[in-house]
Amino acid sequence: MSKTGKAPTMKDVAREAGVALGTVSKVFNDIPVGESYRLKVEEAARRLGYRVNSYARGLRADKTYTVALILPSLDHPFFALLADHICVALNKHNYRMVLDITKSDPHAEMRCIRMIEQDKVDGVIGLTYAEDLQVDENLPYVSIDRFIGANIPCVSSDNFGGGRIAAERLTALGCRRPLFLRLGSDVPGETDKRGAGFVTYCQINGVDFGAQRFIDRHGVEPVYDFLEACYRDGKLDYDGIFCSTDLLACQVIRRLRQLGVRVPEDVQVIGFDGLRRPDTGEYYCSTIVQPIQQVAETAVYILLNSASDQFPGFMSLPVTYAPGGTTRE
Amino acid sequence: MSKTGKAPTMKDVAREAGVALGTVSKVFNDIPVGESYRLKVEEAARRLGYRVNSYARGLRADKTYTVALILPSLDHPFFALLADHICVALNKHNYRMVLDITKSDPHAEMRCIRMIEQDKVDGVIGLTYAEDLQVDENLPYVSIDRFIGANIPCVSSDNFGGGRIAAERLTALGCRRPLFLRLGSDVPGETDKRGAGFVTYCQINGVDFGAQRFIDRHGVEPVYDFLEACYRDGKLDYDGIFCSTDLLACQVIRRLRQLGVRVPEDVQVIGFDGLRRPDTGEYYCSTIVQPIQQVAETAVYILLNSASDQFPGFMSLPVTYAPGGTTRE
DNA sequence: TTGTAAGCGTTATCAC
DNA sequence: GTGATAACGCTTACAA
Repeated sequence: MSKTGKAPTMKDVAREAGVALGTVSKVFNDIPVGESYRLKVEEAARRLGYRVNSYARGLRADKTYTVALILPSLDHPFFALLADHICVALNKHNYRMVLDITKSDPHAEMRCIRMIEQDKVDGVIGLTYAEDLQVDENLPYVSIDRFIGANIPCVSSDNFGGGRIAAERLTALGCRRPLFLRLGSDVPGETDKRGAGFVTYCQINGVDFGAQRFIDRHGVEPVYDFLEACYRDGKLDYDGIFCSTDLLACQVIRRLRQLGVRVPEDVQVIGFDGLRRPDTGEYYCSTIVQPIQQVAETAVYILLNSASDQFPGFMSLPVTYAPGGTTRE
Repeated sequence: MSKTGKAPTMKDVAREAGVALGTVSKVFNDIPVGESYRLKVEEAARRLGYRVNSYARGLRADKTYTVALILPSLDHPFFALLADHICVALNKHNYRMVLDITKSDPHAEMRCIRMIEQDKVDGVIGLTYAEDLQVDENLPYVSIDRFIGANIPCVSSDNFGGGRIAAERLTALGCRRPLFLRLGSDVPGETDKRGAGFVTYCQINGVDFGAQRFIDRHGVEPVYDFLEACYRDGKLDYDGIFCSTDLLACQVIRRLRQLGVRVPEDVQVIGFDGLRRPDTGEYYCSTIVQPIQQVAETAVYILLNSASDQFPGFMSLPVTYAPGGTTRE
């Protein structure tokens, strides 16, 4: 009914209710108004199926209640979970989330930022790799897992602490010669600290250790080659491995078992992320669990309050260790 | 530089370039304009860092280049992958995607739709469960995996065909008494046809079969109970199982192995979805693979062209079978 | 308290 | 081709 194809406006509601335009506006902005008027307006609005036009409102108020999330992809449980929690957290604050996927391409990341500037969102949460990400000073921005600049807040898990815990667990569980293995992007990020934490613990405590870093662009083969090179006389040179991600840990474990190395009997392995199998909910391996939901909620909180308060430029959230069958607990 | 805190407008650009406001507008809308003017405008815009205000444009043009995606969650690889592909497909068409997560709550689904109507998006893609989803006639809507109404396009995989293929494969691989197991929502959806396809094939070909359906709200325990009830004298009553999802297949396989039933030696199992392990990229089990990317791209295509053309109310996309180690290939 | 009117930044319609 | 001017739907002083 009513003129289909054209949404009713405040003017229509005003006419229908027999009140002035401004009165209708006030009703929809919770500004006090005579009770009889309020009722007339609400009734008329319901009859007409009126909804506030958020574009007109956004134009006027220069506020859109929209936040953009920039992510490499959703094709990885960590990113997917992060997006899920960020979306829910934003909705809880009555914000909506627009998602931009970059496939880790720095060029795409820049394009996203440009698009977003034009799309007039209220803020951006980004997990990016571009070395020189230029983001408008006036656009609230929170970075995840990557420190971009002194005036841009960054939220991440306590990667350093996680590395330390991993080293500590491995040695506590009897490892005499643990190894750190890393497969990741070649652009520096917070996650690099996982190795730093591990190395630092070992050095402080006089633990003999190894550490190898590989670039994911080259694939996982170099890691396998390295493992084979460490495999002599029927045993590995190391009795414990801390992998920079659960995925890498899975791949390493797989390869070790192919080589005839038993996990966790001969070599204990700890990953990082705390991902769970979709079917059983179990961890893929013993792991340092990231507080994904907290990271999400913290990022949202900081973003939404970036105007009012001043936050530390960097927030690192506590991780926990969880046994997952690849250590001798 | 420039008056920070206030984005430059077309008026500013016009003044800076020494041309009329309308001319600036034309330049940014690719409407022919004198070459010298175009250059002056572009130069001025660059100097000022001008960007078109999409809210003002949206208000005027009643077009927002925004599409909403309604999904139960991202905490399942199928949904995450779907969202990923839909987002990429939309961006390719210069649309942006706002994501709404409902946690499968019909009430939340309705709230989403209401929000979206107010947010003036150009269209909606939804994977929902609400029984009586009321969606505005004027708002282009494409449903995924659920037929909502005659005038609402629905895109899904060929669930019926997938069920048929599963039955066919199992029998071709030597099963004499296959079983269909389903664990899912109690609201009817396209995915129910997986069982229908399986049953139909068996009946037509005179295959002795079983079929049991369970509601996911009750958890997976009832399925386990059923399996145990089927387990007598050291063997299962069935020699093949088609599960309605890969997840269920994994759980069933796990339980069977606990009972001492060997997979695929004693019982062959086929799942549905075509999910892959994040570490190795392998299928979790032998499975009917959904063409997720095609579903995504088709939904986007139909949505963006829903105004111009008339599409069939229902599109089902071809699935394929992939061995995954739980069948005797 | 209620009504009026002036924009917010853009696009589209016309005279020039 | 160019350049005033009137909408688009809403908010907010300000006047009544």
